Amino acid sequence: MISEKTISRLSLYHYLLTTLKEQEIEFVFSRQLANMANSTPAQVRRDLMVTGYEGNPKRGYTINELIVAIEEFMGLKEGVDMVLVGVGSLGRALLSYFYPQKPRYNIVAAFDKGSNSDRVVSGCRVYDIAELAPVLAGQRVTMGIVAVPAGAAQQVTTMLCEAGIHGILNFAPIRVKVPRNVYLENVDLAVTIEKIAWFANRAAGKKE
Amino acid sequence: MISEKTISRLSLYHYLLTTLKEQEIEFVFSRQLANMANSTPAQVRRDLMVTGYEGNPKRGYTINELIVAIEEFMGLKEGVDMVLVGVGSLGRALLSYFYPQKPRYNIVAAFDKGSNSDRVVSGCRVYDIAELAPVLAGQRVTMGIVAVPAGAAQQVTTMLCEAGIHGILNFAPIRVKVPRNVYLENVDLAVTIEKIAWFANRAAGKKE
DNA sequence: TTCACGCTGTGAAATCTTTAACAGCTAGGG
DNA sequence: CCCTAGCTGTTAAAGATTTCACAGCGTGAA
Repeated sequence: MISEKTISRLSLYHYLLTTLKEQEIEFVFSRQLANMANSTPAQVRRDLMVTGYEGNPKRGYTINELIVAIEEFMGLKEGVDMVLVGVGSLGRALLSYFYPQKPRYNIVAAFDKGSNSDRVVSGCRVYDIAELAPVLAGQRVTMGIVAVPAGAAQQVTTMLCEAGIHGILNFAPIRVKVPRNVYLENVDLAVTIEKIAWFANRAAGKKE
Repeated sequence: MISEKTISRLSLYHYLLTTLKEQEIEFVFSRQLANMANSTPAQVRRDLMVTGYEGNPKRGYTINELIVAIEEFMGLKEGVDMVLVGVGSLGRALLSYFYPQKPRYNIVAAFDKGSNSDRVVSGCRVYDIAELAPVLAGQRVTMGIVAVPAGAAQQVTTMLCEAGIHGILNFAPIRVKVPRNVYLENVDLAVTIEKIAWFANRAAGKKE
């Protein structure tokens, strides 16, 4: 069984490898990757096992080949198509973050309530939320981003699931329910901040 | 030893409890909290152990008292003061997200490069990054948010650490290095999205 | 008052994740 | 050609986290 953490780290290694490739570096050791990822060499080697790609004891990993192996394993050959629900300040930030700098991540449609719809934001058409099902029917999108207020999040999530979405990134601070065949990830700023604050307060007490 | 995960969940329970309180509910069982948190009753009870607060076998937890217990344990009595570095589209979204709706989380100062500084965004003064140390010297801020491009993230992070910050929330896609006495949390959208995409693709194969 | 129910708190077991350890290999040097 | 150094891949141990299971308690009903 492959864990969420392994998948996250593979995605990170992939990114790190592309930056090395841009610097025209050809080979890399697990130690170097670990250092860039704030991890350990053993962790890196263990993670890379799942891709089936094998390095060379003397040269390390051939960057080009390892990138391809991770892409094949993770299914990153084509980019990721997504839809966004909620075009408030967060939604707009997401749209401008992805377009046009991040062509791998493609928000193919955005949705909001009527009064905020029927326009184009950062190159993305904003539809009325009522059109979610018909618009999605023509697409092969597997992922949805929920960036609406807490009160609307469950309803919007349910709509996405019923429209055939299999992965949800939820920015609303509530924990929405999804069917078992939908993968859900929450990004909850308030929780993250309180966690950091707690550890920061402890860390402040430790030796400088 | 108390884990990061426990701290995150306590923060979530705290939020959930405040919403219950708003509905004028007085008591709650671990089962109900678990349901709201997409967790299990045993997990909730074990998490709450660390606060030292004890529920009642017949009524469950008294919401008011449990909120106070979590706040005392987590040090949430006062809000969290933060500084933000990077006032691009993400930085602005963060400023408008917190101000003025979230008075518990207070961005006391923002910083950016000269050309983008010396103005007020969403109620927050934006200083030149060169003023980071002097401005922080007068504050008792423990947390910094890094919302700059990857190329500037390490430099900015180092400046924050040297200015006495003990917790960093990093939105840049690289893994910055911090001294051992600084707590670091990365929010990496690309990694999160690729993780969701991977699990979504698997989930799409499972029974509907 | 006594009983029964269904909850909490928690030690122990199970599961999941990371780290350690080492056999085996590969390139380079003598 | 043979040896050495230092890497990889992988198994096993250690460590962390979650779940189980149940003793014990508090309330409401009889």
